[in-house]
Amino acid sequence: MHQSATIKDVAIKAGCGVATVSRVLNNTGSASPEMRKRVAAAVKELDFQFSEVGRSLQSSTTRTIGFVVPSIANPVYADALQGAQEVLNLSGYQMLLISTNYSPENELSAIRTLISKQVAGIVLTVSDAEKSEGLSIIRDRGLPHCLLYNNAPANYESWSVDDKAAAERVAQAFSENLHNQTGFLALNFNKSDRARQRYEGYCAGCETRGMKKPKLLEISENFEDLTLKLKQFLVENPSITGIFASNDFLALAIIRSARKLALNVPRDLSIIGFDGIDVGSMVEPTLATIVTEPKMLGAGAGRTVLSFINKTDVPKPPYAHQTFSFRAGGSLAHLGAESSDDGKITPFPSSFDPTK
Amino acid sequence: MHQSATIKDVAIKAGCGVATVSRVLNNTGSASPEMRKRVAAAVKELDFQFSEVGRSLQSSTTRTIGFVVPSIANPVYADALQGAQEVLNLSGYQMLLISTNYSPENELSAIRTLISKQVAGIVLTVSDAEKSEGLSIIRDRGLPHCLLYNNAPANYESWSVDDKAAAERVAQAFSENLHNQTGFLALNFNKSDRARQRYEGYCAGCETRGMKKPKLLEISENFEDLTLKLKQFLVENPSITGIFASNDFLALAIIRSARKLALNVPRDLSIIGFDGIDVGSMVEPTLATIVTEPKMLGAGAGRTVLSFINKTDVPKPPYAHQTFSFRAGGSLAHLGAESSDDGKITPFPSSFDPTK
DNA sequence: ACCGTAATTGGAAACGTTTCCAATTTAGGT
DNA sequence: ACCTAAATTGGAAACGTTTCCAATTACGGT
Repeated sequence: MHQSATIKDVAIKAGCGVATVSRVLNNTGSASPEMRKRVAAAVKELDFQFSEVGRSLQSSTTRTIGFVVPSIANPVYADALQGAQEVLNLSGYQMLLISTNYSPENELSAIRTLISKQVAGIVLTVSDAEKSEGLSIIRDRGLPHCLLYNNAPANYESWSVDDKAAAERVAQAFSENLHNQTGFLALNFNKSDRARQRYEGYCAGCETRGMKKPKLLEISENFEDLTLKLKQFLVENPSITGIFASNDFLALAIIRSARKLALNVPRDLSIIGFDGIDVGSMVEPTLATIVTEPKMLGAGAGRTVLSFINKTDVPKPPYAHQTFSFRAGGSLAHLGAESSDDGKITPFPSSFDPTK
Repeated sequence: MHQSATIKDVAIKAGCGVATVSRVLNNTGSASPEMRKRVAAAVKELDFQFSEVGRSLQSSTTRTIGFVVPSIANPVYADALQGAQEVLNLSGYQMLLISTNYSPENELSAIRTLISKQVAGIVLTVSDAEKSEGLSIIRDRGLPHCLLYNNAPANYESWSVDDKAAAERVAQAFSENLHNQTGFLALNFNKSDRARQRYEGYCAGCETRGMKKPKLLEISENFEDLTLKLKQFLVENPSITGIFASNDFLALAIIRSARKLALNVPRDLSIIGFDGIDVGSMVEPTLATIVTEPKMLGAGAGRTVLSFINKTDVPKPPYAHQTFSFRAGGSLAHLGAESSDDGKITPFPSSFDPTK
């Protein structure tokens, strides 16, 4: 349990000045072969490593990117982080991660913390990109940054699913299968602008296609009373034939609840989810859903921030309609005709590989 | 886009020395009300925030804990990280996160990076705790640390599932339901000591209960050829009635493959998983599995490191047999008798709440 | 008014780097 | 041998803090 050796210790052991050690180790400036050898020996003997803290103070920059996300446990963000992580690793950057637990109040303090830790850039998901105070602080400081899963206000970079367009696509899917009255299921709405965007887009899509305005089914944190809620919901709105769940977990949960109510999915009730998690295609019936690529988005946001830092070309996010795709599944029934699954699968546009 | 103000700027604007600003802002030492007011005004005007880098250099410690995990995308680790995150937040610590992408070679460099960034402690999952070089470096430096999801070598702290005991419990479940010849399904084995521990424990459990030695079904990264592999496996081992999958995703995937082979789960083939992910109880049939509490483990590991740092009492991890529980499910059939689901559910021992 | 004590304040050193600059050494060319 | 230019080296300042310590100021009691 020894204290870490400093460059001074190395200098003493190698019998030279600290400046020389620094030059040798960083390969900047010249040094005699003899000197290099002595320094190398000292480093080895002391198991010396630079202190990034000292370095950062001097260079006033850290090789660290800050990340602010609502939750790490949500696989959408977890996957995005993994994608970003892989990109950062290649450039020798590390990830300083803060989860706000979906509480907007934590955003600002998270951002302040990251700033005081002098991160070189920030990737963040905020609850409301239009009026986020933290976001404008970042902007004011001129800190390299990129939004993730927030539709970007003007002049902001963002890698995100186009929630509205995706929700419209869901409306299209219901419409093509002759559904008319559907519901929209969301975990408390106010938490994020994403659920709201999806609802908006979904309503717009339904209207465009001459469907009835979707009924909103909002539930709270725990799924416990979901079955009861669903029952009430269907009693109050008996004409509903399908439900758009704002994420795949909700979709699976609602399918379970339907099953408990002795409803057959999709015969009695069709379900479409959102996110495209893998298990969706492992269950029976398979889940019709919007497929997204969280890893790609996270990697893209990471690359964007790095490009700001290195002043290289900023990568272009995919076009809105390329940020998602619809995956058909057994949970969506065709009304009228009896074939409920036409097996049609829209492949995800694979033109993007943001890891390189 | 202005450079960050420093304590010096504040001192100038407030018309005092830097020492005074430091004292006022940290509430250490005395200061006149008048002075406090001036400093506060200057801070506000300049939007001043301390640079953690300067602070860390002076105090030679950061309020940052390093985390090394195989993958962020794996929900087990994601959940653990979320749990740890919540604990750290309460203590004002941040999380510096590195994912090794399951490659043991990355472990050492990750650890070195964290050390050079001067983290105050490290939580880590290594591929082989017994002979990890990085781990001994940490130990040598006397850096506060705690293992996560590694069974601890002597004198190491660790929060982990007792893989062996859990796997034995699976053997018990199969045995109680009169299965005799079963299989063990793993994603490439050599990746982690966890899969190996489970296999070992499972073999031991089967032997104890007089079952035949389980057959190993090992698959590679992508699940693509899983159905074919399963078919071959069952042809070669026709007496197999059940498969223990080393994680729930594999379990769901193998169920899907079985379905593709026109096998009924659980009638023709019983499946037990590992991890206890939520969706396991949303699918039909529900997945019999070992339930673990990744969030609790992550939080515990975080608390352990914090307690080392603060020199407070080190929290005790749960006893081995309390690190998991068995959850009955429809995917496990009782052979012989016809009732395939006795509805028995072993609740998770809830005595641990490491968040507080 | 005066003294002693307590409160308030600022200068300066230290933390571990990098880098400028000047000083010293080396080598090369006559 | 000597001069010049190039290579090598180390001292010191700077980055933004905290904290020790000494100096100054205020206050209370006589």
